[in-house]
Amino acid sequence: MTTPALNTVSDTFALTTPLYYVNGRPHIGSAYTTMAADALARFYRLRGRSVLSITGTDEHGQKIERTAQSRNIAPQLHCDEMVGEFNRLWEKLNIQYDRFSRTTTPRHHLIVKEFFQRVWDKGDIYLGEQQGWYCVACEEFKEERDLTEEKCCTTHPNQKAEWRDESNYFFRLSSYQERLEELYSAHPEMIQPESRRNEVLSFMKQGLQDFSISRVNLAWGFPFPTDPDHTIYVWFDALLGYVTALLDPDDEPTLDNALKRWWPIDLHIIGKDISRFHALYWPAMLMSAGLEVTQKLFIHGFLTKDGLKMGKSTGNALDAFELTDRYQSDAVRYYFLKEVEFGRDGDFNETRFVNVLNADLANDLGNLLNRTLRMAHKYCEGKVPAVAIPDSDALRSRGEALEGQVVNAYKNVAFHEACGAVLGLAQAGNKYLDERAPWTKYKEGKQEIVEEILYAVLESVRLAAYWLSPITPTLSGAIYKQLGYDVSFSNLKEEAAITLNNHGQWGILSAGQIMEKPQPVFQKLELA
RNA sequence: UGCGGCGUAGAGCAGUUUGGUAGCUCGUUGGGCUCAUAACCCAAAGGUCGUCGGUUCAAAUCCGAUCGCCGCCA
Repeated sequence: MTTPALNTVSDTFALTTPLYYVNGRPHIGSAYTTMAADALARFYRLRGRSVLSITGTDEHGQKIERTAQSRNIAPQLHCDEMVGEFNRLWEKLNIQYDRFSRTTTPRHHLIVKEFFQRVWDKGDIYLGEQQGWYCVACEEFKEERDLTEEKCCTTHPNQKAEWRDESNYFFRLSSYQERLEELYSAHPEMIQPESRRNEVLSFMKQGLQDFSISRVNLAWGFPFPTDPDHTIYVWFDALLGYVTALLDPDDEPTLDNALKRWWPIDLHIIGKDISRFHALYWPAMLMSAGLEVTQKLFIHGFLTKDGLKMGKSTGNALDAFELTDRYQSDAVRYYFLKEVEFGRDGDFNETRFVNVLNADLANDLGNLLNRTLRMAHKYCEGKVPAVAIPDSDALRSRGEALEGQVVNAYKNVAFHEACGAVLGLAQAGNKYLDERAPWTKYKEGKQEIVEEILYAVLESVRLAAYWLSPITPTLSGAIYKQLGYDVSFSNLKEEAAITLNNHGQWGILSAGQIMEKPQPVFQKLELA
């Protein structure tokens, strides 16, 4: 999706998920981040922004080399297979990305070389000694005191750390201590939420040390440009995948081309496990190369299942593929984005999952449309009534207030708030029907009042569907279809989104529009 | 050891900055309505706000101590 570069900087919005490490198949955590990014991308498209939604994979490093080895296949083949799995899941989840950035591509290699050269010329890379315990799973050196008696790091208690004594090239992170401190004290809002920001700041306060950006005895990586015995450390290469992603498909892979339109990136969405790399290493690397840093970093929490940490070893991992097959993408997207405050840890519980989906989407919203639409067919021949709703109407005021609330929520990456506001309108609609009882008014022959009531509720449902569409595109499309529109929120491209830009306002549903026969837009879920 | 967070009805959370009858969603129970996907609307039950002590006319909210859980410390 490329468009002419006519927009000013503020018209574009580039956001990223992490480039996922392809050690294994995608898990629910990766899905969580990607659903959030997709919802946000869809929101900004609705607002008329040019959006570049970036995801991808991080494919180098010892861990992948060994995983491929154990599977008896070439690393590249292993990566290709995993990429297929990621794509398959994103499709299932109705995720529309604009760029899928892979770190093993030749164009990425060229970007890395050019970037490396800038940092090298700046004098920020030097050869040093490093020895200590190395956890291959983390791809990091560990302090002795952080290891268990069996020499395992706490994150990977089943994998022994290895003693390494090697020469590595280091990046002078320490030189950037002051500039990073200045950056975050001038712009504290760059790291969200606050609790994570404080962790980053207190880590920084202890003093930043240089980190190694090369590895020896590792074939699966880009060769170190100035020393063929080394390969580039996987993180140095992976972060640059964000830059490579900005290239248009037919661009020469140069830094200038990559940076021409979308830089600086507006938002990185990441999990709390990689905040240090994104909040400290990455901006320092960018400063070294003379580039602007990313505008905002949003760090979300981890998911548990029934209150327990998920893990392969514990065997309680939630399979994102299965879950989506069973309940469909909208349900999965809605549950995680509505029921978990983004930034905090959250829990998956299947009973709660079913309860929430049924209560919110099937009953409050879906059934509201159903009952109103049925009346519209009984009382108004299935056409949108031609009436004007007075300013003073309570439901109308509520519908009009929604835009402000929801926009604010999405801008703050507070999906649960956006959902809450939308649901509030649906609940108000139900109550409004109950209080005004159009079925009674109809029997009394008060046709005009009936039409007013129905219009107000139908328009509220439309607004709710519209504002929920970043999260539940399929459902929103189904609602719009029943209301007589020919719009797909699922495959919303920039051009189509623009025609919908004003749909956040009250009064868009036009008189006389022929609506479909009511049919449940969201089937009730049952516990499997 | 250090820094930070959390502990409020069966579950998930808000309220703690600026003390003053304990609130929201889901679930449960009862009633209402009949347009609806047994749905929606109303109401009720359910909490000595981790524990102990202090300040105060009054504390979930302030102070001290204590227990438990979690995060960060390359």
